Amino acid sequence: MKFPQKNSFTDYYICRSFFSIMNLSLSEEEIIRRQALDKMRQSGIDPFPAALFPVTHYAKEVQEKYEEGKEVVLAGRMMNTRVMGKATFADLHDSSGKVQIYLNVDQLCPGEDKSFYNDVVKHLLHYGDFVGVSGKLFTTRMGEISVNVTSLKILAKSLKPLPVVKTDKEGNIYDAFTDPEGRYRMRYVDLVVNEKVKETFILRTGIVNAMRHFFNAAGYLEVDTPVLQPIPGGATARPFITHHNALDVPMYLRIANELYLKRLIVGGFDGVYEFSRNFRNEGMDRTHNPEFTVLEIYVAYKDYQWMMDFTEKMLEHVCREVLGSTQVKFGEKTLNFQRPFRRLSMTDAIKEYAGFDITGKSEEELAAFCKSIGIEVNNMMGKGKLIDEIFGARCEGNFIQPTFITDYPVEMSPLCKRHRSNPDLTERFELMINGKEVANAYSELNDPIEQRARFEEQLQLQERGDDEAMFIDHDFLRALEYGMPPTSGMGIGIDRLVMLLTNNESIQEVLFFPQMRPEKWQSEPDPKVFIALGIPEQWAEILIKAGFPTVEKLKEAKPTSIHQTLNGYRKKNKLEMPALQLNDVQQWLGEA
RNA sequence: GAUUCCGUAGCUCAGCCGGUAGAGCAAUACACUUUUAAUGUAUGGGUCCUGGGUUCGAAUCCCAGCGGGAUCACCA
Repeated sequence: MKFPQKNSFTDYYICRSFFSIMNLSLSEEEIIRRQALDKMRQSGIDPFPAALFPVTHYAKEVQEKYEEGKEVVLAGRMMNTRVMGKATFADLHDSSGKVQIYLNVDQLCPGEDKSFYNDVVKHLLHYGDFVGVSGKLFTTRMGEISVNVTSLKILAKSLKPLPVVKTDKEGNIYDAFTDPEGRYRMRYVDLVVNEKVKETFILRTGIVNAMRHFFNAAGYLEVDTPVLQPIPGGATARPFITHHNALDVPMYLRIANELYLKRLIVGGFDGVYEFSRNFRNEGMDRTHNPEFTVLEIYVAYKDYQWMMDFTEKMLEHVCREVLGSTQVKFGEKTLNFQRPFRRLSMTDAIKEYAGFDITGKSEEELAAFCKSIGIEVNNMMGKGKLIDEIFGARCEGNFIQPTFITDYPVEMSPLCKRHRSNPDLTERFELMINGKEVANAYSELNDPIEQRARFEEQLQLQERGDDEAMFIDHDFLRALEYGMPPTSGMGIGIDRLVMLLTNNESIQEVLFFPQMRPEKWQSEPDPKVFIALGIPEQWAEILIKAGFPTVEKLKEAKPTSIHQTLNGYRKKNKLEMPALQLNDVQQWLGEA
């Protein structure tokens, strides 16, 4: 098969070529690639053809199901080209992996005209260009499966050089693209050159799909609820605030979807779940991104004991499905997701790790104990908060293997049902893994009168100075008044779960585009603005190169300094043009 | 938000007791028909993050800013 290269629009682009290399902020390599682009067009090759390319195989398929002499058509980026005179080897990277291609001058150009090989392949193609190839499979003397290419078509030129990362036979990586800022800002580059990054994101989708299958198999319904909410409910956190113009009201990006899912249980669904993108206007670090994903699921006629079993089964299923094992490597540790997980009440956890029994203790006694182990205490802190502090300081970090902590104090859980056997506690569990909270679940509070009272306690906390206490959602209370069956709900932080299952210490590694401070873009320097001041064109370009990208910058500088800088540039670059006079500079600035 | 480290060629990094800016890979040119981190020879490539200050002289020392990482605080 031979692919047509010619394109009738080519002439149109050639006349534009001068402008495409005019850009003064390009590096030498970028200019060379743009020149190659123009040369391609001049020889009638369209570097960005419109037509589909009829791919028949992927690199991975070719490697795994090798058949000597099989005719294949592949497409991808050409990387690591090795020219050996009349033969060239390169690696073709597609979405599945890579395969070597062998380009031979006589096979690529069977006639008299060898220019396609000699000019295009050897000189106009660059690292990272997209090409399509067809040819027969063979194995080289070195034992490498390769495509003996009979036809090559340029599919898209790459104008910026990618970082060159090489891997040797032992798997050692050379010159890896490691700068975190560059990797996160330009994830597209990261994905191209760092193989492992792609794997993480494929696993992430696998984890979400496995969860979805598990919930669907149980007969529960995936739903969508509002991201834009009039009251940010269901959690304690600072929201992002926005404004709806037509309604002229403030709106909030959701911090949780809990209250909406419970409304759906009121409406008669037995089980609903949602992968909810939540937004919290708080700090950012290795484990926090302003937007993050939480799976929340609510199931009618169940309690938190049932939900613990369900959560365990679900996680075990996900591990087997996605990783093929319940033993998960995380750094030096191995996490065991084989159920049953350890279960421990909050009270017992504190007894075990802090040596203190919180049963029946007053706020004063708890505060005194906190002080005794070095926790700072203030009068904003109620009993619940004090207990939480003790747990956070002494217990949390100890639970490396998946562990359910149950029965939290009532003050910490305003949406959770009171414990059936102890009114100071709630029917709640959190799943701790690697010393961090991963999931949180309740027997949901469905008594509307008690729910109203709990919201009012939150208001009192606000008055004590807690700026994150919950708002009262009157519509949610009205829904409960119509009656909600006993229900258990569970939320699990997807990003953090993915971190654990993909052995990543940073949330930025499991989000394609982690939040970053916006990049600053300098506007492209334009010599025309200087020419407009009466500055000769040749000096206008030198001005930009010598560090005066804008008229403002030029006017900030002293004429003598400009004069010296420009003549210095002329001398350094041995430009054949007359030296500049101070008088000229003064004229440019209108000071003559 | 606090502390701390970092910012030099397309990539990875050296240079930092102040004195003309360096290496490897990549690029460009030539040689080479089974290479594979290809090789050999030659060549080009820099606003040393930005702005001030000290100095005869600053990538280097000082101050401020910008961007990022790590730790802590808050949180999931």
